[in-house]
Amino acid sequence: MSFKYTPPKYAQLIAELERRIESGEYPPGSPLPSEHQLMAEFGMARPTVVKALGVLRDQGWIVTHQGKGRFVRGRPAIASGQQTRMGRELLDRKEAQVESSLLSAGPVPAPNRIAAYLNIEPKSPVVLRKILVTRDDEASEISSTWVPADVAEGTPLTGTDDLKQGVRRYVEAAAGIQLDHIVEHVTARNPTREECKLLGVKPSAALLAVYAVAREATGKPWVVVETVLPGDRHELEDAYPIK
Amino acid sequence: MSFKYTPPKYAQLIAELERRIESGEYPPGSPLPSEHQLMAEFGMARPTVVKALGVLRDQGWIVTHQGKGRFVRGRPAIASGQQTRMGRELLDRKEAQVESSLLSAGPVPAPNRIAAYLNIEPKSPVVLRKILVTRDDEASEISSTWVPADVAEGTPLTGTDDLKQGVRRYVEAAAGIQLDHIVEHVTARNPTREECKLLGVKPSAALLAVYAVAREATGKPWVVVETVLPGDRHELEDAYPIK
DNA sequence: TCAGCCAACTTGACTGACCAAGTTGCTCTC
DNA sequence: GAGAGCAACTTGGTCAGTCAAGTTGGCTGA
Repeated sequence: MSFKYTPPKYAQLIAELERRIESGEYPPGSPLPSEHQLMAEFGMARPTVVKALGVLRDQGWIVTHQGKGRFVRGRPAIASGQQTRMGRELLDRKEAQVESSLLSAGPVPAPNRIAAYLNIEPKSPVVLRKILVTRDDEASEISSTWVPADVAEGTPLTGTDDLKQGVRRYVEAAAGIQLDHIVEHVTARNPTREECKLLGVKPSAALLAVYAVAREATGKPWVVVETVLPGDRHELEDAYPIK
Repeated sequence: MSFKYTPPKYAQLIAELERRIESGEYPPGSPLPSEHQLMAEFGMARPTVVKALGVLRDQGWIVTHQGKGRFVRGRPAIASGQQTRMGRELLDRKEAQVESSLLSAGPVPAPNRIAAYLNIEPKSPVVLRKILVTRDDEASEISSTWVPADVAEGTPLTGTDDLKQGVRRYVEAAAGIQLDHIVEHVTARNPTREECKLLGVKPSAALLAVYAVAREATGKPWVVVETVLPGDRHELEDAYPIK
């Protein structure tokens, strides 16, 4: 006795039209069959056809022009919202799953930049958790997590064991909120003396510094994850539509 | 005799629901009125109500749960696709509208990195257009545009006049294509001797280097716009949803 | 008291129909 | 030959109705 999931009709139409676009049957720039033709071919009501075509338009597979028709663009080069983003990775990184060593984990006064990102007073108590990440036996990056002390208290963030979950989980649970979006800041700077030693770079080296500030839906920030990477060995990559 | 645009009914419903969410009448976490209630209150058919609610869901104002109802999230912190992106600005920048001076404009052999981004052989002929951008009478960034020579030939990119349009327009017209998306690479490096002189920084300074590669929908790249900024004076900022 | 069932409620999907707005090509008139 | 009008076609918006799938609360029976 097996149960078979049948997708809704509009989803089936989406899949078939994508297949035809991908196969070249409907090449970029060519007109799509009219709604009326698709209704006849697939035996569907117009609103069902229109729903499928609406999804394809929203995803960027086609463009529509009232009175003229719909035209093929092709598989969207950018899968909307699908890109890997540095901040997301940092927030969800499980220390137990990467080669890393804990440098420090405990309360410190918030430096000016971190205080500004967290919207708190400079020198407010925050918990700093700092690790050195290694890749292929080479020191690769230094990652620092900054959480307001009253939130981090009692969480594994202040402990010495490798984190089995990403920072996000601990902060969400401790603060009883859901993190919504990340504001990411990228800059370049020279390394501190400590960073020179840990990363094996010269004092004149150029480091990429990324600060991912995670906020809840209202915009209130709850955690900053900073990572510094030697510029000669790392490059951030991102893709987005032109308009 | 005046003509007044009346938005479609579903758009009016969207606007009213957004207003109520923003005003606190429907606070975050609270249930939205059911479809049936909205139909009665606004005198609309169910598909019209559903269409409006679908847009609000897609934009992140609400979340929906079949059988349970729809719940308020609030104004999305990230307006999808609305962020300013460095690559977009670079591609559409009109030299005539910024304080800049032309450093060079002419054919050069493609350096390795640029060739890789343009998917051409190293040392292939490309046109390099390089400008120094000034802000508040201070040298701020060096921007270089790299276009395959056969595309740039005959365009204002090889000329000495300030560009009145962004690079995008010239490339699209010359190549007879439409640019679709940008793949952006960010790294940190030390300045060249020339850059030290132009930007007024020390050889040990850390520069942010941004390469925006503009591609058509098929993924074929057509132009690279590089910009280098002193790290101590610049920071890139970006925001995106966590999931 | 607890578990199961059912009714009422909710959103998801689908149908058929009609009117509005935009596009294009053909025909007719000047 | 050029311009205007109209018919046929296209997508955009709206209505009314039905069935499917999921949730919740109340009632009944063990």
